[in-house]
Amino acid sequence: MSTRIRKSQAASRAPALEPRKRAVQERSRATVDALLEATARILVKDGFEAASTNRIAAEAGVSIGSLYQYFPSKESLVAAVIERHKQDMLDMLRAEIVRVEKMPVEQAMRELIAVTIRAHRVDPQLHRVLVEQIPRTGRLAEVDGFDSEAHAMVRNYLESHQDELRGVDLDLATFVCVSCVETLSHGAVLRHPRLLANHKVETFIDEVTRLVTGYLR
Amino acid sequence: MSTRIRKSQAASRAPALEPRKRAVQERSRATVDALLEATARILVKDGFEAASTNRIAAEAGVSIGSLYQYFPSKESLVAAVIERHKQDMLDMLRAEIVRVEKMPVEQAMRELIAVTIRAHRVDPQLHRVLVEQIPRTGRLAEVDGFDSEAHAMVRNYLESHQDELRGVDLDLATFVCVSCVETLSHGAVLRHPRLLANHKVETFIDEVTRLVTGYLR
Amino acid sequence: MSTRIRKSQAASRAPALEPRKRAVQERSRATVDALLEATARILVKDGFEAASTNRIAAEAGVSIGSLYQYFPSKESLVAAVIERHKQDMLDMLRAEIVRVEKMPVEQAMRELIAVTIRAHRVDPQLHRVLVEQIPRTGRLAEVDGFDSEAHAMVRNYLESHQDELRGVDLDLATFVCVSCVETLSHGAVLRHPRLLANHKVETFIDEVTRLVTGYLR
Amino acid sequence: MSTRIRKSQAASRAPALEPRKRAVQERSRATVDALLEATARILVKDGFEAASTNRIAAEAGVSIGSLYQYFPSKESLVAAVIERHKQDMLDMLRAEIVRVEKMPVEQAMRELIAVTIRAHRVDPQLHRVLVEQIPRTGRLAEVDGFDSEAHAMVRNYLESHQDELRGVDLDLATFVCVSCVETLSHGAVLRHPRLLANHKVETFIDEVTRLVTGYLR
DNA sequence: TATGAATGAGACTTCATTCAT
DNA sequence: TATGAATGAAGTCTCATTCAT
Repeated sequence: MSTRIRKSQAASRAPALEPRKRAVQERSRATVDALLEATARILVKDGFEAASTNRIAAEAGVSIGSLYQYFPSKESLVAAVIERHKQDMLDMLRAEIVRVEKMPVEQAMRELIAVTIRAHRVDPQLHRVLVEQIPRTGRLAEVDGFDSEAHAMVRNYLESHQDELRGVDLDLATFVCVSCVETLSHGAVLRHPRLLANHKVETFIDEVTRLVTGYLR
Repeated sequence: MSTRIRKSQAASRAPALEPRKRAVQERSRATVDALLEATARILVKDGFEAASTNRIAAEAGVSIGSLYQYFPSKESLVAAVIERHKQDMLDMLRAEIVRVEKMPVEQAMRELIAVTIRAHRVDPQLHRVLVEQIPRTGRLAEVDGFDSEAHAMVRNYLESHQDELRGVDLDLATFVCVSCVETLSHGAVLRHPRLLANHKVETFIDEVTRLVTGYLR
Repeated sequence: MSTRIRKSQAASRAPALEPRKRAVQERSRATVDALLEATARILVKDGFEAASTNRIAAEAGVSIGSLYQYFPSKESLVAAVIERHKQDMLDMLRAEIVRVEKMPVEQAMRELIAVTIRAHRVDPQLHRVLVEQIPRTGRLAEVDGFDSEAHAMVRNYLESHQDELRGVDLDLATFVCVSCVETLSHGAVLRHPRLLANHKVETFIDEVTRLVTGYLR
Repeated sequence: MSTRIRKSQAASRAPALEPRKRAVQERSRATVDALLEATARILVKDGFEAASTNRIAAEAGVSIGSLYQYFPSKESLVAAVIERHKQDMLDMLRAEIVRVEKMPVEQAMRELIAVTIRAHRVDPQLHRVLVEQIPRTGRLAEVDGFDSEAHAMVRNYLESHQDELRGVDLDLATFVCVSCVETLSHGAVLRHPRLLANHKVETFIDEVTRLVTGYLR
């Protein structure tokens, strides 16, 4: 019995991370959503260790058998939650990048920084668990890629505003900007929420903007 | 005779993170070291999930019983590895902070950035695993604290050079500097090693220095 | 879907004594029975120390996982066996108490003594193990309660026959009667089976009856 | 390695219960005493499960190696504690039997009952643990024998007072008396201490005396 | 003789996953 | 298609006992 995949030693014959079926039918769609939301809920409430497949199925009001009908493995479930969260954040960024396209660097950066902070504040507890507790290992190693997608967008913007910048390697500059804005937003939201108190956010955004624009010019 | 406290019935449930006995005799000391090194080795080679206590004991050439003689839980072992690694890095930083104490901000920052990069390059694979794979959960939640110790040191330096800075909240400035230098060093070492190629490191250090000093003044 | 409550992080530590799921389906019911019978069998054959969960599961022809599906701990399994045995004995006593309700004290006592002996002879080896080998400790401390239930029944009988008794504290008298009949039955069955040889049981019952009625009047 | 005796499957090559060496030298004597007392102390304080050999050695201020110098196994240690406790109780009974030798049955029984209760009250907590928690299994199965020694003494007394008794099988009568007095003393001390409150003990002794003498005559 | 570091069998328990119904 | 009972590999940890020093 048991074709159970042993996971330790890197991915051996990895059962994929893709959800199993295109959940077109509405009942399926509802089940998938229930599962994803149950997973997120448990992650936030009790952490990664508590998120067993049986628990998730129970929380979703779905049988364990059904869970495996839609997700081939626990990892695929977690990966889907991560992916959804990442896309939510990237969507915000994407929209803002479009809106900002024609603005001069300083103004644009200020807006992008602001949206990054907003994105981190959408569901900070989920974000924290996703970042701190999910071991980026085995099949979950390559999930993320938030930075690389953000990188592409920002690089694009910078490229078309190159005349406003000092002569600097574009990739390097993008790496610096994206990394710093991301880490500062993250740190502020999770470790120094005080910095984002109502009347203080602006100051914080000012500072980060200064950091970035001072560097780019 | 051992003063080892046995915790019967009652007693705080969590097997604690503190090592169990202080290894005094030479033999013990060797066992403890073997265990720590085996743990680090496995983490690097096969990742966190592979680091079971049995595997660690085997890799260390020590019986599972001996492992538990010195470490009350798997987490305490990992915590000890993290702590050791963190101290190694902090030691480098600490020494440099002292050396740099009297230097002007730009020069000092350059040196501190350089040492941070060097620190990340000491054992980058271990560093990666420690950062990416160890779930900051349960008993391992409060381990880290690298940033907060680094923060204290850097804040100190900045405080005594306040005349070289524009008027800026010291804690905020420290948070910004430490976070950015850390994340850029980390990212460069692990995701963009190209940036640190022999003749390129200097450029990278220049850039980060510009970022930080431009911000501080 | 199961209503099984998963107790994550918090939650009372002790794995409880209550069986986990109510086995409703026929298949489950069979599994639970197999486990209880396997436990009893091992207890009788090899004693308490041999009754490990793995051994029990094997003897029951069930996987260890299934065992834990229904019983949250080894103790809960043993507790269930004890409980079942206790109820079997109490059922016999209960039925007899009813039958005896209207009889005068001497006759009633004789019948109750006889039934107690019969109860001890149903599965004397199991009874012995349950009494001699199960450490009344930790989670198994409060299991018993045979005496207290028997006490209640007998006290009831005596109360409604108080006119046949000398003036004696009812609780004290009940304690004396129940304790003595129990210990004598137990001792006879397990340590002096000779006393219960075919033609001798009557004598033994006579003696115990004399003891008790002599005391009560 | 390891000649460790597996204990489950009944006694295979049982390492004896006898203490290892005649502790004639005084230092040895002190060590043995320390170990026995430590064992008793732990049993009372934390129960049988907590009484590991390492814990006992630590509590006794003795190295684990020394423990095994004097006791070949954990069971031998526990057996020695049981034995000592049993002898303490039997000593009291023995002395009383002598004192009572010439007294008529009723008076003698009253005294023997009183001493039995006193004996149970010497160290009731230890007594409870010894009775309730030590699994009478494997090498510890045949330890007890309190009853059989008491039986011999009491039978002796009854034999020489046979003229005061109705015609009754001596062994049977002894069995009945010893069992009942023992169980009632035990139950009173451990489960109904109220019965032994200062001014009530006498009543209780009266009752038990009545039970026994009523039966014997 | 005393010490205490080391041993390792084996106990309990979890949880991702399968598959008969 | 849904259900949930069953599976069992594997993990964590304990503790009686040995033996080199």
